[in-house]
Amino acid sequence: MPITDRRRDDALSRALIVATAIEMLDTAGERGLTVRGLAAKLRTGLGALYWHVRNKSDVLVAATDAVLAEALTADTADLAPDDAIRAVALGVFDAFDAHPWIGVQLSRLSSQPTTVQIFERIGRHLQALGVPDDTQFDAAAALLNYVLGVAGQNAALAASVEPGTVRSDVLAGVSSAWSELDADDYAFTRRVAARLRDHDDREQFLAGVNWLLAGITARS
Amino acid sequence: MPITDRRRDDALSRALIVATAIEMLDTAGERGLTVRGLAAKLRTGLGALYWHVRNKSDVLVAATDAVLAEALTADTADLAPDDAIRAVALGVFDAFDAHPWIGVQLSRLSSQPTTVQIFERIGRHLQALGVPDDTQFDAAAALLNYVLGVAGQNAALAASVEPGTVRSDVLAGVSSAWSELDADDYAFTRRVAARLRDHDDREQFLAGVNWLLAGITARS
DNA sequence: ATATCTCTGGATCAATGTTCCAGAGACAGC
DNA sequence: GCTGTCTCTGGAACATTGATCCAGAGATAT
Repeated sequence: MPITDRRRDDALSRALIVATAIEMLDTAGERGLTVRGLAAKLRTGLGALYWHVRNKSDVLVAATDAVLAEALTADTADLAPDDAIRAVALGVFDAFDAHPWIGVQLSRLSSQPTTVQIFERIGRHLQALGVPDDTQFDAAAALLNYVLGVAGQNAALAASVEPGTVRSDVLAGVSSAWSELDADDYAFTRRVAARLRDHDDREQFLAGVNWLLAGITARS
Repeated sequence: MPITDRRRDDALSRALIVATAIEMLDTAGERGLTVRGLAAKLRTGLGALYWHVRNKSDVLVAATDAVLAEALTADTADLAPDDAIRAVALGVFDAFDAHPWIGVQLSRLSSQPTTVQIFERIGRHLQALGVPDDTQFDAAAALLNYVLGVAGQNAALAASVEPGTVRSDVLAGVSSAWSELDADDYAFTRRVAARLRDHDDREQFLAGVNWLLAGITARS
């Protein structure tokens, strides 16, 4: 392994592949990432790619890890336990708001190191929050599931439209679709259709976290 | 359209295709369903399939709808509002416990009629529960996201192993993997690893619903 | 008998993930 | 400086999959 850089300044590497994959995923969406497209963007061939990387799933996992690792760097040590949990949850939310494709990825392999990391972070703060030992597991699982549920839903919404579509346009479309549903069968959905159009995803997400936290601390 | 049945008693139809697809999905998992496999099982060709069905996604959506429609048939009219919400949530949980593949499907297309149906059911009971109008939307979204989060996680767990694997074996494997994590970085996860092995998924799921309900009713 | 409509089966295409292999380039040893 | 070896590259080739196309079977109406 040479210490100096290789002569070619565009030398291929696993890190470069993953970074390029993230770029393609962000601009073209989940379906926009193909191995051939990745090779073309890197101006190389398939064999070169597969030398550095085991398979496509390997790249996806690494890309998800890289994006989420950055989201989880925020230091939560000097926050109150409940605020720390909110910070972790919002960190994940912001990460897949910026990279919707990780939503699908996160809900694919549950034993993924990244998922366990989030689980760990939540669990620690739950203990600091004074949640009894025998409910910490259930509480951490509930919070994690909620976070991943929102991730999946956001990702689904992002994947169902062309990448680059303006979010408010999508919401307006769904909202008007909702208000055209059957008045009897979908009375509630029709009633809240207007609210869907101008709601704040992030705030709604946080509301759910708060309800979970309130329930967990009240009943424990 | 003839009133009498066709002479061939194995006549192809959209309903038969969807039913066979469900059967294949249940036995072979999400990846086990291919259009060619479906045609082979129906002893027919591709053209015949595509005559009755628009594309594969069409079949997946119809299969998900069929399975979930059955899960949502339970009458919740004579239950207390909070029990009704629990019943709806548990109905969905049981449905994707029996058919893990709908988890991935549910988290794919958010504007799916089935998802909206669950949303509608939850929302109605929230109103009956006395939740203020301006928080009903957020509360229904939180509950829906939680339910779908668990769905996705269960589906991911089911998809990561060979179909037919015994659940307790999977949990035991993950549990032992957890207990071998780094003692410092994963203190919490290690501590609850044992609990993972013998916990009841359904009860844990219900605990999350209860916390959400407690938080929603307490703070509203 | 002919025409038409519904439905079927398989050939065929395009896209995609993956493997394989010939070979380029650099570096160590002689 | 030559050779061998190891790392790395590029693209041909293969298998699988979703989807389209088309010739034609079978029944029914005219």
